[in-house]
Amino acid sequence: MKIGGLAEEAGVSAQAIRFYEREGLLPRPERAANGYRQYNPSAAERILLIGAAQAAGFTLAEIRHLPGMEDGRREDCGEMREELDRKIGVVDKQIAALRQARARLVKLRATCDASTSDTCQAVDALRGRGS
Amino acid sequence: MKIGGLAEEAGVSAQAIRFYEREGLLPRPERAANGYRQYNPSAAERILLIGAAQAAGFTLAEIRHLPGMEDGRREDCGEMREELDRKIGVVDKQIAALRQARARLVKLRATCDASTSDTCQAVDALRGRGS
DNA sequence: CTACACCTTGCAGTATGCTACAAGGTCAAA
DNA sequence: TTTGACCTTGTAGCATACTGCAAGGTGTAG
Repeated sequence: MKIGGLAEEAGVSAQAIRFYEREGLLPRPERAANGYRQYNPSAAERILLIGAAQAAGFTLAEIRHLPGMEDGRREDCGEMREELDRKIGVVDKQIAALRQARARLVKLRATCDASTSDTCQAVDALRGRGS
Repeated sequence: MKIGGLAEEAGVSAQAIRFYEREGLLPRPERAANGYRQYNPSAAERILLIGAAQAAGFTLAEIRHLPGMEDGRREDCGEMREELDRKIGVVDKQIAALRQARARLVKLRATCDASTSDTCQAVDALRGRGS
């Protein structure tokens, strides 16, 4: 199977596959006599795995070093657990930051709604001069 | 006041101030005879405003076009309200995405904890083959 | 006079996850 | 034979919010 077929099967672009290969997320495939990459059917699974890990919030750099991505070291759940705990902590922080930002926005909106004067005071509130 | 003094007062770098100016977030200041930028004391407020808007989740591009940033059109709270509503919606979507990612991670962790075999099955779960 | 801190400009680099393009080789069908 | 679809490589670009550097001018203190 050539790169285009794999791309279609995995739902990504051929360039993305080459990019993953360059970045060490995919093993280098065999080459046909003409230099074309030759993939076996299981290659698509690996790409789908990358997508799933991304959807779970891992960056490509993290995925590359995810225990279990490299064949041959699937023992050691502890390492995986640590990685997951760390990542959950990061995601929690991101959520907290976004919530804080949201609270600020809602407060600004309230200032906006409460504006009785002709001029909008939301920007002043942003500045810290407002309520 | 020169750029270094303003930078210190506003708590940003001089390069950041030049960057804001280039990007249209700050008005071009007067220049002294030697070419140095000359700021009046109120300039720091404007920079602090940028920081506050960033903290509220606005990007620099959005801040640049935020009603109220340009002097002279502070009426029209409606426009500001629209912008805030739009931004709140965006932040909500980001929070939802992160929550979904977190749920995936927690599920993976559970798979990890439940692994009775020697090999860690979390990666398989990521793949979709697991529980 | 010299050292040193500050200012000017412009350009390059950072991280992320790709996409797009150029310039060329390969292969099957019409 | 020529067209067209596919493959190869390398390089550049996107958006974001800056930082850092080079090469030079300016201003003040000793």
